[in-house]
Order: sequence, then C-alpha cells, then structure tokens
Amino acid sequence: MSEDWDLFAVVRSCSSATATATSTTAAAKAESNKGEPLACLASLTVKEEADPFSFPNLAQPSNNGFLQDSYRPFLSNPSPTTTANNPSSANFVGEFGGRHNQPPPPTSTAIRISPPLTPTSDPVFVFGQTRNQQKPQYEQQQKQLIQRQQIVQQPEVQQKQLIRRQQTVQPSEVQTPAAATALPLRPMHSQAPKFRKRKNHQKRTVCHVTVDNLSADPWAWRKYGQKPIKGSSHPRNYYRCSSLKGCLARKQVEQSNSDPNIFIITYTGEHTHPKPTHRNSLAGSTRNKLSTAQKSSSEKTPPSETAVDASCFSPLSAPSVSPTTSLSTPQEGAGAVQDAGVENGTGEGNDMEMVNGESDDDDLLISNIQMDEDLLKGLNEITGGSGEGSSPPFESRFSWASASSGTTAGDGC
DNA sequence: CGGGTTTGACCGGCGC
DNA sequence: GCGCCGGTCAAACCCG
Repeated sequence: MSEDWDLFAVVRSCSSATATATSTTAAAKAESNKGEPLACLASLTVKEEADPFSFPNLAQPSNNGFLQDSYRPFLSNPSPTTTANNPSSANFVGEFGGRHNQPPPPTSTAIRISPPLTPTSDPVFVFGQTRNQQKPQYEQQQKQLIQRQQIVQQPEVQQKQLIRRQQTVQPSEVQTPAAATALPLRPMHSQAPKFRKRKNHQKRTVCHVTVDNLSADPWAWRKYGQKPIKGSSHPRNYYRCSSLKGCLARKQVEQSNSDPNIFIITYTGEHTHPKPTHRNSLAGSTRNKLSTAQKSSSEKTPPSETAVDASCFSPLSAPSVSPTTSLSTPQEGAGAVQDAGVENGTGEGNDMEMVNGESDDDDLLISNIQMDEDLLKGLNEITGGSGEGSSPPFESRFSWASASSGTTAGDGC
C-alpha cells in the first residue's frame, strides 16, 4: 500500500524532516514511557510541524518537490502556525488529496509524496504503510480512500470526464473549487441549480489520527450529519466549520474498523478565515454528548469526534477526546484514546497524515496553547496522569474546561 | 435565545 | 438507464 499511497498522492506529513525527527522522538518517548502519563505529553511538545489540522507548511523545504508545488498556493494563505497544540500531531500519516483554494488545474495534480521519509524510524509514521498488511478491514477502508484519491489524481479519462462536466456545469466550479463548494449548497430540494462539486474531484486531505489527536483540531466544527458507511462498522460523521458562516471547510470523521483507536479524518474545502482564537460557541455542543451518547448506542456515535472536534478547539485540550467526545464514548473514548495515542504510537498510532501545519495566524492561540501545555503537563504530573487509560489525562479535562466554556468535565471526561 | 447534535429524508454522483 | 451509496439538508430537540 505504501506505494499506492504514493501513487495516490498520498502525502506524508512526515515529509518534513523536522516533523519526523520530532515526532519520532516523541513517539519513542511515548513508547518508552508507556504507562506513564507523561508520555503522552511528551509527544505533545513535539508537534510543531506536525499539525494535522493545519494546512501544510509549504514554506518548509521538504524532500518532496511535488508536494511543494502542489501546496504552493497555500503559501500565500495565512497559515496558522502550528501547533504546539496538537499533541498528537506528531504522528500522522496521511494522504493529501487536494489543495483547497487552488485555482485551476482541473484535476488535481497529484501530489506525490515520496515514500515515508523514515520508514524505519518510527512505526508510527510507517503505520499507514504497514497497517494494511496487518489489518484487513483497515485495508478495505484504505482501498476505498485510495480509490477516491485515485480519482482525484486522475488520469486522462477521468480528466476528460471532469472536463466535460466542467463544461456543462460552470466555469466557476472549475476555477475555484472552494468557491464551488461554497455555492449555496442548498436547497437540495429546491430547484436551484446546485452543483456539488464532483465528489471525487474535491480536494481532500485524509488523516489517520488517534483518539488523542482528534481533539487537537483547533478549528471549531459543527456536526451536520452522520451516516453509516457501507463496509464500515462505524458511522461517518460530517462536520463543517462553525467558526465562520460560509466557511467551506468540512471534515469527515470515521473510526477505523480495524483499530478503534484510530480515526480517519478527511478534510475538504478550505477555511476562509483564520483559526479561531477562542472557541465560539460551545453552547450546546457539549452537553449533548452525554445524552446523545447514551441515546445512541455507543457505537452509533463514533467516539466522538464530534465532540471532540467541535468542542475542542484548543489544541491542547485536545487530547482529550472532546468533552463531547468522551462523552459520546467515554468508554472507548477517553481512556482508550489516550492510551491509544501513546501505545499506538508505536504502531498504529497516529497516522495522520500530516500535512504540515500551516503556521497559524493566530499567535494568540499558540501562545496560549503552549502555556497551557506546560501547565497541563505539570498538572498531569501532579495528578499522576491517567496512565491508564481510562481516564483521560488531566490536561484533557482541563483543556476542556478552559477552552470550552462549559464542558462538563463529566461528560467529556 | 443561541448554537450544537441527532436523525430521517432527499439529491446526485458514480458504477454496473 | 438504473440503483446504490455517500453527502447534505433541515426539523426537532437539547443545553447553558
């Protein structure tokens, strides 16, 4: 598969040497520290470039020329800085399906990523590659993803088709994917011509994240749908950016069949605004989880990414599964999650792809985050961390509390 | 009251 | 052309 991934424009976040190095280190630490609460935290510090939730940091030299070209457009965008926030971000293996604000090239040029930079270095990074071998189910999912991505990269035939459609549809669509998506999605029921962007041609970034990392996403997301996916035992959750109306960014979260600790996150569209400095409304967000979680069988709502994402805006907080998260699946969630992160780190951990982080624009956020992390670390140490897994590390909770107004620790954690 | 989640239904892309 | 399936909508409901 690894090759396939490459073929399909898989982008490995690892591409940045730095990230790799750091992440590797972190992973190593984590591993060595299994059982130790702080282990997770260790990785947290790492994140710098590996912010799965940020746009790729194109500015950084990478070994991958293609990648850079592909992302070039992003460079112009403000990019959030990364993040120290994401704890997890350290390890991702992912695929980058597309670029978002990019203009034209109708077919996405495939973003080719060179093979894992450090194949040997860290299982975590390699994870994406090996995983398939180990896990059949996962393989299926990957295949599906790949198929989609293949399309994205697509060969002439597809391009032709695409072109055809583009001709028939609207130029705007072609030119500005983002804009296209932005079009009033609406009234599905209404007659207004709506054109959705062709599914396969949407640019998308796929990340494999451990539970811990789920919450690392600094953006505020609102869940707008959930659907069972054929071939997958877990439903897929659909989120859209709630920070700003009109923001085209979307996110799909699906729990891996093979490894419950891993979530496959697919980002599509681009944020039309800087990262939120503070979470916007948490208002209702969190609470439900609990109830919802209860309502829907735990399986129904995947561990929550929902909650996680949505609520967790603070990177640091993240690890936790969001309040919601936990909520939703406290069971699996929280505890498992964290451990997962650490443990998995070894192997399955996170393979998110990292698209490197774009540096963020918001300094504030970052600074706060960092501070929090340190603080959290300290707290964890004090509290003894949740080594075990069942309970999310203190930081998670803390983060919630601070980050989101109300999350009840209870629910989430 | 505002914003979030849940969930059934609808629409359209895509494979056969 | 048909049907499956994924993505999105929007009403209903929840919570602080």
